[in-house]
Amino acid sequence: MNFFRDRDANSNVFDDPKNDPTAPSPTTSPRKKQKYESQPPSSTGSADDAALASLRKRMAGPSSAKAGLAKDQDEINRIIYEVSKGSKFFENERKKDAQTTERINALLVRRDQKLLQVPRGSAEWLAIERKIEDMATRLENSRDLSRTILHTDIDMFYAAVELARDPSLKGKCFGVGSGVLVTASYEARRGYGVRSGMAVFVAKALCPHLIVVKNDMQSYVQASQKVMAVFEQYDENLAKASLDEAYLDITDYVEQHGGSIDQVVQQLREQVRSETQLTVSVGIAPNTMLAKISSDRNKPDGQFRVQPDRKAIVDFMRDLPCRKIPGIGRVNERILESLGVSTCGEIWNKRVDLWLAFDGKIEWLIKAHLGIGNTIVEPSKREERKSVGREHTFSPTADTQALLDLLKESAQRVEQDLERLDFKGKTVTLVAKRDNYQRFSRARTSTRLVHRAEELYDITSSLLLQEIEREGALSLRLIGVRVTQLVDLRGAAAGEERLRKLFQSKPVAEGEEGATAKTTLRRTARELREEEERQLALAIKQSLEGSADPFTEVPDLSQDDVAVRSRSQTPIAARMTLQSDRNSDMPTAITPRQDPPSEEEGAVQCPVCDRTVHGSNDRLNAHIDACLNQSALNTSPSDPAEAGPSQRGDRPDASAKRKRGPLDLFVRRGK
DNA sequence: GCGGATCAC
DNA sequence: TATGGTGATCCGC
Repeated sequence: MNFFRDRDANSNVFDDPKNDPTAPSPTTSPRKKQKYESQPPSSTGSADDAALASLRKRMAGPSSAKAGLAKDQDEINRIIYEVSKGSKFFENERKKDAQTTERINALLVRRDQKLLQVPRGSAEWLAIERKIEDMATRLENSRDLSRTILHTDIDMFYAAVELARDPSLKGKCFGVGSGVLVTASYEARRGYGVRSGMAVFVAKALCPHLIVVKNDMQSYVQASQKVMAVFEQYDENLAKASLDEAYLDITDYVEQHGGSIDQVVQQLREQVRSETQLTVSVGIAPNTMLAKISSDRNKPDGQFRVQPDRKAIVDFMRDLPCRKIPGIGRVNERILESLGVSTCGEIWNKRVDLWLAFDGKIEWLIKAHLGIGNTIVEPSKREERKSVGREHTFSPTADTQALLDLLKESAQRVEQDLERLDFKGKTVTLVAKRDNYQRFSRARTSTRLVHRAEELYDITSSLLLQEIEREGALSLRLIGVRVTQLVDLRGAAAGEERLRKLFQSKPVAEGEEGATAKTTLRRTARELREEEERQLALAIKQSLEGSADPFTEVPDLSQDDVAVRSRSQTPIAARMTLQSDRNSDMPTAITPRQDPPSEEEGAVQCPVCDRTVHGSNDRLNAHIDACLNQSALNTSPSDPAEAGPSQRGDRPDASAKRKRGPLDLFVRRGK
């Protein structure tokens, strides 16, 4: 587990006591002398005791402050500390934490310096206050309370699924995961302090009879699919945040079906329960941020609503710890704390201090204070992807050849992913982690579009060798490859262009105008979607099959048992189970994409314009680049395709972000 | 454009 | 004995 990922702990052994928000704030900053390196805990006296206690508390993890957990938290913390101390992982966490302390010190120095120039109550001070007022007014004017948005969160997702698979686990202490626990049963949590994110060996130290169940992605995917199918009845345009979390906009549903909002949500939860045996916790609010926070409020198996009323929202925010705001993690929590801000309400009191410390960039904080958030729910779009990468952890090695081999495996994985997703990229990054857990990356941007494993390996291996040359042997525990500056071979630019050419090559039947054209297009679109489905299914299948090799798909871990996101942003998981449910012989049901002609053959078909291109690899690449640039230039923004039944498009900000499919261009023409 | 850091899940 | 993987974003340079 990560000892420092503690949502609730608010102190740390390496904190400078002077950072205590309750302590009087000095106007000068002697803190620099207090850095960890100059004051290791072991060299101090009573401060050491306090430090130890504080560290143990911190290590307690995210759930330590929650009700109903282990009674003897101190003892649990002591055990965790005993089995963890001295490890490289732990030392690295300690180092990072000391670094955060340094950063905070620097921030406070800056604030104090500015405070000398801008004394409290001075004209400048008042001017800053005025600017913040204006900012708040502007934000307030943009507040939209008209939508009813849900954040749904399946309770104890992994554990619940495992329990359904193996009822004999009921009432026992068990955890799910391998190496690191994804989740733990209530019994293990409550009785022994076992938590998600905890290393298995630590969990076993706490609970020797803990049953550890290996995670089974396919079950979670199937379970998720069933739950999401229910959600889709309430909002077909829902945004799946992970296998067990989703955002829904039920404004239209409630309008069309009647009933109170709370009743509708009750009904939704009941439907999930009866159809899947799983329970969900739901947050109801006028924006996604408030909904997300709310879903945590009556967990498990509950719902909580923030009324769409300004005062109700501000009241809700006032005592809310900043850490609850999505985007404020443990570092930002500490930073805010050092400035005397622990709750969202305090943001306003300290607004000028925050302005000075953050150089005026505090709009996100003011929004948090006001409870203003995103009011648009829409599925994430494939073509908005920014990077594709693979990385893998292994037992540390400094053997260059071994590292290169591992790198090659990552490169091959990335090639597969790029192929499947129809992307190429310009920037290739080597990512690595030293055996002391320190991460680093080295990148190179190519003038060409790269996607093949060989190219990826060539670039990253040269970066690695360069690094080894520079600083001698590198003992690594993780290595990987990431590609950015992606170019979509299927999406808006290439896809539309491709379709347009296809369409033009099959002229509309005489006299029939749009009708034939549209049906042709619709069919083409459907075929494309089906092809996409097959690709996605294939992807899932591959990821599920690979449990024997070292690159086995590993589910996400997180604070709670959540974090079970399918690797792709697209909801591939659900679709896959659909396929596998219908066809027991999956391999034949899922048709792999035809391999494009090899680029080595000297004559290949350009994936963009479909013309055959002869020549060297470089020349082919150049052609494809040119083609893509061309189609990108030709692509113009267009209106939403078919106006759906939903009226959300009538909202100004919604229409701006309205989903636009690759066919928009043509549909508009057909009108 | 690059590298580190932070965050979510 | 032993602490993950994928992707996004921001900042400073």
